[in-house]
Amino acid sequence: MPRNREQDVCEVKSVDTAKVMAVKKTMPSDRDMHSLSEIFSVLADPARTKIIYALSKEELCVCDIANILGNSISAVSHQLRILRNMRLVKFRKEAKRVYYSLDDRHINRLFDEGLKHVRE
Amino acid sequence: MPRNREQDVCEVKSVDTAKVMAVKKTMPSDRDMHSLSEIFSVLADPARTKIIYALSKEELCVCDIANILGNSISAVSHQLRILRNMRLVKFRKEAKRVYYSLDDRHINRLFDEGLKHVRE
DNA sequence: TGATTATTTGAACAATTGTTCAAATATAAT
DNA sequence: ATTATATTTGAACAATTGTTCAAATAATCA
Repeated sequence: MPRNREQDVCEVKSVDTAKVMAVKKTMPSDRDMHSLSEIFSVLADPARTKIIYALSKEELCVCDIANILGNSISAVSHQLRILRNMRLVKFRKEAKRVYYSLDDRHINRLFDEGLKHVRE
Repeated sequence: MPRNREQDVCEVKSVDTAKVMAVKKTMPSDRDMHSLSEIFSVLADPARTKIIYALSKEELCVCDIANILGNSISAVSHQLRILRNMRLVKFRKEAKRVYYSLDDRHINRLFDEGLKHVRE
C-alpha cells in the first residue's frame, strides 16, 4: 500500500504545524547558524580557551604561551593558526619572536559568559 | 653534548618568566577550562544550535524538531540525548510523544551573545 | 657564510564526532 | 493480542579534529 510521502524531508510528519511554522519563520539563517557554531567550535577546545584567556591578560610570544599551557610549541602554533584564521588573534614580529594578542573584544565576552555559566 | 632539560615540559624555555607566572597564577583551573569547552562543544554544531533556538521559543516534540531542522528523527534524538546529558533540556512524556524544553537559562544568554557576535 | 633560535608547516595517526540504518522500547488504538 | 506510531538505542561508517614528529622558513649572531 502507498505510504504518505507528502512531507518535505524524510517523511517526517509534523504534529503541530502552526508551532513548526512559527519557529521556522524566526529561525536565524543557515548561514548565521553555521557561523555561530563555527565560533563556538573555536572555544570548544581547552587548549584554545586557555590561549584566549592568556592573551586576554597579556601579549605573549609562542613559547610563553606553550609554557603557560604546558603544551608543545608545535601544538600551540597549530592552534594559533586556527585563531588567526578566525581573526580572533593578531600578531606582530619582533626579531625572532612572534607576539600574539587578542584581536576581538567579543570573544572575551563569550568566554566570560561561559565561565560564569560553568562556575555556578 | 648535553641539551638543556631544566624546563618543566617539552624543553620549552619561557622568555618572560614574570609574565608567564602572572598569567599562570590567574588562569582558571583545568577542571573549569574543561567544563567551559565542553559547554561550547554543545553549541559547536548547527543542528544543536538550531534545537536550542527552537526550544527557546516553544516546547516541542521530537518529530516537530526534526521537521524544523529538516533532519531525521534519529539524528535529532541522538542530539537531544547530548543536550539531556548536559542538563540543557528537560522533557515530559505525553501519550506517545516526548516534549522537550530548555532547562537552562544560561545557554540562551550564550547563544544570544554568540549570535550578536556573528551578526556584526 | 654557517650555526642557532623561534616559529610555521605538512604528513601521518589516533581519537572523537555526527549520521545512517536497523532493531528495540513504549504507548495507544483496534 | 496485534498493529501502528513515537522515540530511543547500538553498531557501523565517514568525516573531522588535535597531536606528534620531522622538515621548512625566518631572523639573528658569530
